[in-house]
Amino acid sequence: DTTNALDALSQEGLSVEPVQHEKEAGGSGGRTWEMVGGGGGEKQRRRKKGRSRIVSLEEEDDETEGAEENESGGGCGSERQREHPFIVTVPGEVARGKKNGLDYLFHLYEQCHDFLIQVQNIAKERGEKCPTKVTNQVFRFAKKSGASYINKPKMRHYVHCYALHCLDEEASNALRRSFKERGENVGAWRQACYKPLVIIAARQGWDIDAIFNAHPRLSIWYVPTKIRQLCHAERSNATASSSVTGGATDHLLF
Amino acid sequence: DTTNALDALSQEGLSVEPVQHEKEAGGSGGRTWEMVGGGGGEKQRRRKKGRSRIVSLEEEDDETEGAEENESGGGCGSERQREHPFIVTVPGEVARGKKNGLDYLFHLYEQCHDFLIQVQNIAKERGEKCPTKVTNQVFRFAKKSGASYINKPKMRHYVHCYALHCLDEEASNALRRSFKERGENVGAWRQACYKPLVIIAARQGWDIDAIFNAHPRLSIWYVPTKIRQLCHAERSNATASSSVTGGATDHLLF
DNA sequence: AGAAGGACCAGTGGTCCGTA
DNA sequence: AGAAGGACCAGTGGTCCGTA
Repeated sequence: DTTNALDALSQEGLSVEPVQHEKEAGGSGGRTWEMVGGGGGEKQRRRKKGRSRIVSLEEEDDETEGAEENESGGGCGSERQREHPFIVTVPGEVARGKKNGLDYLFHLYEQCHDFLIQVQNIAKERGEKCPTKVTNQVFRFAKKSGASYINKPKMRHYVHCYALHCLDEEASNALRRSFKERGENVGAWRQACYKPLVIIAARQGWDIDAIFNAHPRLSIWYVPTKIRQLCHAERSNATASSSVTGGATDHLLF
Repeated sequence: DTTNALDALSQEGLSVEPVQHEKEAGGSGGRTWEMVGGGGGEKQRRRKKGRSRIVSLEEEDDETEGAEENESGGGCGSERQREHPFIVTVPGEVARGKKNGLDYLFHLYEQCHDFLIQVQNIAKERGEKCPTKVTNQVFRFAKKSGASYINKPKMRHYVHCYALHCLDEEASNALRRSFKERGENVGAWRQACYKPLVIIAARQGWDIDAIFNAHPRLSIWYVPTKIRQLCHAERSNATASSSVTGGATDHLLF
């Protein structure tokens, strides 16, 4: 499988941010990213969790710009960790700087699939109820397995983007190229993933649940509420239009 | 369909029981079934809910033994209503007295199926998530539709009995005849339904979920925890036995 | 401002146990 | 005692919003 190869696409290391509970501590109140490890003697910093550094399963690191602060155990140990934010990358592109690319995003969905299969195997062995979808139980298992970078809000947020990637990789790739070229941010790209999905649904009788269920990798994900609503609204719109105009003027509601 | 014909199998009317909140009110403290409508002047009776009399969809009543107390609107209106308890009946038999038979029990499962289909149709129309099982939502819908005699604990309690009825009606009928003949109560019959189900599962690779899902009427019901556990325990037992004895001494764990 | 994710909340599956 | 079902509870799907 492709697990290890794709893991190399993630920027190594979690983002490291100081936790400040006193608003006035930093003076400017803005981002204090660069203060970590060298900062002054602010009080009120607290360690919230033990540091866990588990993003990459391999140790290769050809992206050693600057001193990755969280590599050295130094500093006062008071940082809160998050994954690097996503940026729009084209297929095969590795994100530079403290960013993660979209190949890595999609790879997280594959990892969840693997965790689901493990949970299913355990359930079968024990004669317990066997989940067919990525449930809370699976997210809990992933976390317990060390994949602390996987969480439910993130995965749910981008499900429809992954759906487009699964259902029409060409269209998905084209969208990525276009949005990267125009310098759009991840949020704009994410929004733009809805429209092609709705068009796919239109072609297949508007049954987005059937479309998800028919795809082996997509079937384990709950259909996001928003894409379901868009399909429904667009179908109503299409039906109304076609009943008046004979179907010539259908226009997406976006 | 058979809805109306089968409804006639239910004993008409709900059980009517006085609600006593003061333990000492009745003197004997026992059942006060016959006191309704003619009772003395006990205080502390309270109406808990409006009376709803909706068990039968037809009005035919060829079982008019005694005066059905809850037919007349008389009395002080302080009764709490329940369905008549089930008794073991043979196929086609109508329960006598204030009892309901097993054909009626199984018919409730078919009614739930109908309610599920209605809920599904509404969900599809609205573009909402569409349940594939009899969920809380379906029970709520049934109640709202006037089927107050359908409730979750009851339906869940007898699911495995219905499963046997669906999967091997001959075996189910034979069991009913045997338990009626021996004068066993419903609880004993219910317990006895587990064993033939486990034997069916054994024949089909122990996958009780697959067995439920493969059957069109059964697939809408969650597999009861207990039958899942029995299948698992029995499979482990069978595997252990066969690995030692070559499979000649398998014996059910009941 | 754009974005990651802890944590909350309404409604679920499951069934106990107060009731008669 | 045998049995029906109101009502509770732990853990769910869903996503908001406090955080940086």
